[in-house]
Amino acid sequence: MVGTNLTSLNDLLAEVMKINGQTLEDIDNQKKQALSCHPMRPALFNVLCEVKEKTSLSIRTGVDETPEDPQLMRLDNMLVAEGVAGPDKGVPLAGDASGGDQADYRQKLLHIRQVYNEELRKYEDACAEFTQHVRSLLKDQSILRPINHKEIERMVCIIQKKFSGIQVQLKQSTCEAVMILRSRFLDARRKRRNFSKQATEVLNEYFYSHLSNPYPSEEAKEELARQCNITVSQVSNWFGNKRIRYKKNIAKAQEEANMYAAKKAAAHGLGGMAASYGILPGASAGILNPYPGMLPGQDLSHMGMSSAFDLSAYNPQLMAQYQHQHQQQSNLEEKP
DNA sequence: CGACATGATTCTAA
DNA sequence: TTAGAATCATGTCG
Repeated sequence: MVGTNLTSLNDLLAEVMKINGQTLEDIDNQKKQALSCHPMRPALFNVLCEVKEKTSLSIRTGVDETPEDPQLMRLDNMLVAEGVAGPDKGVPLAGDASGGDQADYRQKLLHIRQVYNEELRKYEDACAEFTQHVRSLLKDQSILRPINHKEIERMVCIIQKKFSGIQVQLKQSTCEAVMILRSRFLDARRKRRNFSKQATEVLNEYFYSHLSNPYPSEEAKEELARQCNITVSQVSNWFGNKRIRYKKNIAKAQEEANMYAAKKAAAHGLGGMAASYGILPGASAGILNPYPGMLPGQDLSHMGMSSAFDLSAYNPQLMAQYQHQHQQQSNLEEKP
């Protein structure tokens, strides 16, 4: 077992090593042909079979299936939720309070989406391509050494794991980008701008002339939104805030109520309105109002049982407490 | 700068 | 889903 046999075996091994080193390179059919016809091929094959058996490399197959990486799932869910992955939905954020920067946000999100999808596709392509190469490589090698189907699959599995690792990185950094964008947008959204004086005026007028039932219908909200040049949700927010704060601070609100009632009365001529409200313009209503627990409003008749705006929370002590606390309250009134 | 006003958000309960 | 309540965060005024 010396001499030419040895040299030809060396030749063969050299060829095999060349293949291993070439990984992604295509192998000439010529070379393949040469290898498979090589006189020493069957012998080498058998030796490798033996080695394989001894080292029992083949036992380990398909034991460790990917257990649905929770981290990857989390990332995926988040990306879908943020509108980066999945269908291109509209702006996924709750509320429509801010107007102008919506488009900005959308545009930036879209950009992230594009980059993300591009990269993802790149990785997928590369992965598929690489997998294909390895497959054919292993298949080619299988004529020289024992490789069964399962082992090829296992190798493919390993490759895909590696690539999915890269994908996780991509997804992670995309998530990060979205979070940064989102938080910035959220901050911007939270950046409150006070409504214009007129808008507040309109809203207050509505509120105090529907005091017994300050729940504008959807249509009313739309109308108010239009008048105030704000969104419907802003109107809803405003009324939500107004109701709760009104109840919390009856005394103060009462002055305000009187103010708006008076304004309205003035606008319609002093005659009927002011009289029917039981108040007088310019007067300190808290004092003049003969019904301390009662509030001025257009629909006083509803204030009993049928009023949805239950003022049972009213507390006379609170009133006293707030009366001196907010004395400068209604000094923002008439500025003719 | 501190206190209060105010629009927006979040959480809970019905 | 919605109202209410609590809370957040900024705007505003002295």
